[in-house]
Amino acid sequence: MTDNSRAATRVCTIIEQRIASGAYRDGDKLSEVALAEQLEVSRTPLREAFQTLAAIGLVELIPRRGAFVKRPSMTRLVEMFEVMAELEAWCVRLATRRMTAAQRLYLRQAALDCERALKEGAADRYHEANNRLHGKIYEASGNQVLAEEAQRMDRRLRPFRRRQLDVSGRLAASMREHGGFLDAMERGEADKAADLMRAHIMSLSTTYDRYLAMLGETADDHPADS
Amino acid sequence: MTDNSRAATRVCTIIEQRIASGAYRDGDKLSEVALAEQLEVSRTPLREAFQTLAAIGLVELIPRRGAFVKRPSMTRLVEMFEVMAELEAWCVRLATRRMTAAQRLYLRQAALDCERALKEGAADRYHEANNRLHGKIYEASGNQVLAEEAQRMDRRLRPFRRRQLDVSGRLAASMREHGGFLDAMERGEADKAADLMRAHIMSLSTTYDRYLAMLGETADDHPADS
DNA sequence: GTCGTTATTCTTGTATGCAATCCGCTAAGG
DNA sequence: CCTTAGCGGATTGCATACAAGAATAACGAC
Repeated sequence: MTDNSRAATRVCTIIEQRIASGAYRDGDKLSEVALAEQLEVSRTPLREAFQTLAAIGLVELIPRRGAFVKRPSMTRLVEMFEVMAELEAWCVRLATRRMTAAQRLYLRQAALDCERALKEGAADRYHEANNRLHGKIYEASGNQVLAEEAQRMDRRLRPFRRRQLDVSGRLAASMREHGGFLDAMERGEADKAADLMRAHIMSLSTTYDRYLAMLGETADDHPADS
Repeated sequence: MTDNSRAATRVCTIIEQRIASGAYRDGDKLSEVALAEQLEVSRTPLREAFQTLAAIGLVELIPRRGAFVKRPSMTRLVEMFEVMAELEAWCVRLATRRMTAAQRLYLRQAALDCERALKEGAADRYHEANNRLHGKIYEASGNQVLAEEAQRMDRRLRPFRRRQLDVSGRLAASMREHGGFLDAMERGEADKAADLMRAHIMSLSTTYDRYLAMLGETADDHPADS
């Protein structure tokens, strides 16, 4: 999405997916030479990817020891959702008062795009529109730092968001919630809109519960040695 | 403090200081070859430092363009404070209900240490105790992800926090505020404690206003070479 | 004279080689 | 038999060399 031509970013995405998909287990050591050979890149961009992943908390970087997978536990994932929910709720609260007319129109349009994509079963377009919607809310908060934090937390959660579309029942409800907090925002009910957004985010976490439970089967056994 | 033997970390600290001290101006390009030569390291650890600094938000990394200093403007610094205040307020709200007896004692002790250090004029010990106090509150929130975010935002602000002790009048007030929200926390008044903490953080930002104004003046002269 | 194009040069991105450090194994001593 | 010191293998950290992309400047066409 950002820059596929860079090996570092490509590798970063791959590792991200592998951690999210459960291919790597928590605490696994990521050997530089082995991974470099397997992914057909040199160690330099790989190390760069490790840095990025460490910044979003997906790997732990111990000096002169190496990179270790830090796949979030169930409780940790829920905690991430709580933080995300609070950040987005705050964005909504601010955006309710501060958003411009253009931004309001943009939000409605994005919500429409979501709906249409869902009807047509276009998963990619749904995600794209959904990201636009949330991203515009961050922006409309008027606090750029807050917007960046929200965006960052969103990115941290994204790898675990893949299967979301599989649960089709959840999506229809999600659409209604979009309409809900957008309505509240347009009516100027900041607190209510914030609450709706918080609930919207947290309800997503239930989806992830199932996802993590699936993962849990491969992750819970703890040989303690390897 | 973490690992001085690594060139990358050393370089990272140096650049961090330079940005905070105003040696670099916002938007300045950090040339890899020039800096590498000046700091007497190769480009590899330097690039690593750039990654770390980008993660904290002190530099912006544009693919195939380079690293650019992102020294916060006055409005941006205030925004960072707003986010910090909200994060800490949330920490306090949670910690009020969740903190253990041991944590409560620890907080009181840290507050005492602050007070003593202030009386004795020991700036370092004050900062250390103050960091312990706030850090323990993050921890007591019971949400590890939230705690890490707060810690991270704190670190982002730290380079700009150097001269805080110079404003002595502010410090005494700061001490009273410590007592204020600790009291509220112990009485179980979560919302009130949160409000007090938010006010505590935001009142710090006024100190920074002066700091930034000072920076603005010194930042203007541009030796360009050294 | 201005705009578009292309070539040159500078910078970033990647690969590889070398040095320092850590881990595990072996062997010697208690 | 257990503990510990020393050694060898393997891995990370750093430096340098090479490749690819971007900015710039020069050139030519209109």
